[in-house]
Amino acid sequence: MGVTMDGTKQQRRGNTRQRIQDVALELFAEQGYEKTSLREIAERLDVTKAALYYHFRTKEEIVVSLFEDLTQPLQDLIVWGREQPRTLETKQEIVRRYSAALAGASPLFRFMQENQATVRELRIGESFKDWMRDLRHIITDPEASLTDQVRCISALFTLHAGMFVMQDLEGDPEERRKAVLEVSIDLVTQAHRGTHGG
Amino acid sequence: MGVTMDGTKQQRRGNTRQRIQDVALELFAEQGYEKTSLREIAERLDVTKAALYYHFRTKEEIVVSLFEDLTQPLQDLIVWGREQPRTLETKQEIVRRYSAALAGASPLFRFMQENQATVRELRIGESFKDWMRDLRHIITDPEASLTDQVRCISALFTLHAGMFVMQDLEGDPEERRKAVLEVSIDLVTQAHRGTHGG
Amino acid sequence: MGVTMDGTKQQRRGNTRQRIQDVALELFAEQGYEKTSLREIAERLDVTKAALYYHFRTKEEIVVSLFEDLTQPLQDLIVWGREQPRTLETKQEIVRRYSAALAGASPLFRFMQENQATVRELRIGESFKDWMRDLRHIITDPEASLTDQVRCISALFTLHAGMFVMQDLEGDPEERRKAVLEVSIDLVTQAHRGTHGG
Amino acid sequence: MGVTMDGTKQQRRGNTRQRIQDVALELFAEQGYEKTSLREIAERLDVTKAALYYHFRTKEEIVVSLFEDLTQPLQDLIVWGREQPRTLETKQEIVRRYSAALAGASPLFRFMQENQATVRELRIGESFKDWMRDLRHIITDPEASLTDQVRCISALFTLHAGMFVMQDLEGDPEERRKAVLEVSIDLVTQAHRGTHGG
DNA sequence: AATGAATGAGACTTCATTCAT
DNA sequence: AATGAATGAAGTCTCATTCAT
Repeated sequence: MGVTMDGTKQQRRGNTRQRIQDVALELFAEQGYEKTSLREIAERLDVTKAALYYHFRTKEEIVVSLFEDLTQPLQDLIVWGREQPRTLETKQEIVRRYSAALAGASPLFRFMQENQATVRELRIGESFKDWMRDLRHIITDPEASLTDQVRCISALFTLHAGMFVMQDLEGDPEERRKAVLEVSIDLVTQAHRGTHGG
Repeated sequence: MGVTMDGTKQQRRGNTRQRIQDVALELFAEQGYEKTSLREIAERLDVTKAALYYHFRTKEEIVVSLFEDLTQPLQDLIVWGREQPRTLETKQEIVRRYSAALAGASPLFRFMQENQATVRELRIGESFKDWMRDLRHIITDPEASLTDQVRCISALFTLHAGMFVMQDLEGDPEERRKAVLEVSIDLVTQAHRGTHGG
Repeated sequence: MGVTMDGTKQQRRGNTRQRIQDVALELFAEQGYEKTSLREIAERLDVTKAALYYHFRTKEEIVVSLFEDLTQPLQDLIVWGREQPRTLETKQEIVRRYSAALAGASPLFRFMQENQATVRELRIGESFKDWMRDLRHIITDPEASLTDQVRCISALFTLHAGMFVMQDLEGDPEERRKAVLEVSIDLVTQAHRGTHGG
Repeated sequence: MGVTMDGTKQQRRGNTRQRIQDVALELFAEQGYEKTSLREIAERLDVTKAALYYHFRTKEEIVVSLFEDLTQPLQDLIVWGREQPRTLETKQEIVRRYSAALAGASPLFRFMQENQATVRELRIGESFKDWMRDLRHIITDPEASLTDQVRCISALFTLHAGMFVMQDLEGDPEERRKAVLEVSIDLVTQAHRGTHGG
């Protein structure tokens, strides 16, 4: 393979797996999981559908692999978060890191946000849920009032909304990100203060 | 028609259209739009697929009809909101009413939230977007800082999150709803005070 | 029925059967038999499909009825032709009358010409064939050479072609019809002379 | 793949595409386009419907491919015809070649003749029309009288009729073909003489 | 590392037709 | 004279997946 000499088809050294992931993620995020067929992915890459099956055993496995590859920072964040004392500073830092992690894998998160019904049926569905729960736990005090618990969840959701829904807000992306982060940190802070006095 | 005498198949008076909508919404919300086939809907109702086509011209039209039928309170809310002065009280009332409207059509909103990728391709996609924008506008002051704008959007999203994601929080639903509403109103209030001093 | 007062739906006294035939013929000729659904016919007439079944037992029967109603002049022509002596004048007169008959039911003939494959499977298929054979027989001398027989058939086909295919020829329709007729008569005349000397 | 050892299913080397075309053409010509379902074609070939879709993207494309593959001689004829001087000999030769071309792809032409209504809606519809026009142009003198133009068209249509309609004429096919050709050439010759004197 | 050919399941949709009212 | 509601059959097409090469 390679055809060389005119640029077409060449340079496909060993990165096909990677290229499949890239294209798949792009299409999944853009059109949704079910609307994206393997034929479409294959055509974009100029390979056959069968080639996809050399690299992944099923369509679902492509999603799983994306999830596993792009989600590491989040896993790390949770591990890290669990080891920290539940101080205000920790919580704020978690929000900050979460924001960064989201930004680093934004197409994946967009995909998961916009295809929740689908994701729920996929193998990653449970992981995802667990994982949102864990995040909630390390940011929420068990003895917090219901209202303060909602504040924490809201803080996380504000970050999510910030990534996708607020895109049509004016202002440049970086400023927007800062504003979103500010609101989110505010919520966590209020929750903390509500619970621990101050 | 009616078979009578054993209860099966009877009572097909004039409510089939409605029954289709009910079952469809239930399944769409539960499994997603694409995973729900017309065969499945028909089977649940014990009619043939063709019967669905007597009442709706396409699968998409079923969704559209649901949207149109269940969305009226929201439309009304927007109309009402536009006519009010942009006082703090108005905004708070809008949040309250929005919360109630969401609760009144929660399966539809669950569906739309969990199938965003799909909805975007459907005819209702644009309406939905417009409609979120309008809502944002009547709750946000144009001269508010970016941060305060984010607060308002966050208030709306908190309500959304409250409906679906927070379901696995402890506490009884009614208490949860109150807590969510409180946080949401808080956010709007902060945004208002931030902008108008006080 | 009648709605009156605004023109819609009114005046459907007893002519529905006729109106169905008219619309059906128009659509059959324009789009073909299979591509024309009863739904389409019904919609154009602003009645339900079931109404069509009040007037005709099947889709095929609509075609049959058109055939029977519009084809009478041709039947008459054949009867008449069979009783005449096989002189040149008779043959020429048959061509002339055939031309007129075609012109009088041109949408039906267009339909039959353009949907031969379909017509063959319909009940009228055989009639049609018989009927072209009869026409051929009364215009062709049994003792004519093969070439002269071909001339006669060609004469008939020239008339057919004249109706549909030659429509994109320049010249006004009436002139065209005359030219076509001339060629057709010419062919018949040559055939006759070839067979009977002169 | 191949099952071998009992003859069934074997030999599926690389000829499936061709076999689809063969069977499709046969069925289209025999029963018409719409009455021939892909299921039927697939069953005859003992493959699944999906296999057809591996080779052709739509049902229509099967027809298009047949058209493109079998129509080449006609295209060539038109090209050739355009380069020749418009002498009587040329015209006669065109008729002769057209007759041969028709005979070489007679099932396709039968199909097109008997399914005109359908063909008109297909992608090949326009090509076909253009193509009959071109043929007419190279055989017709622009300054010919309307009658002589009709003669030329009639010459072409006589050939068409000769292939299908005249099949139930007595005589062996070869003789019939000669007779048809003679009449056709005659018509062209008369038209030429009519226009150029002599 | 990838292709060519095919499958089986199932999707949405349309059609002619029926029948109680 | 016609409607409203429904059916059963069939149609075209797409998809994820398989497997010999």
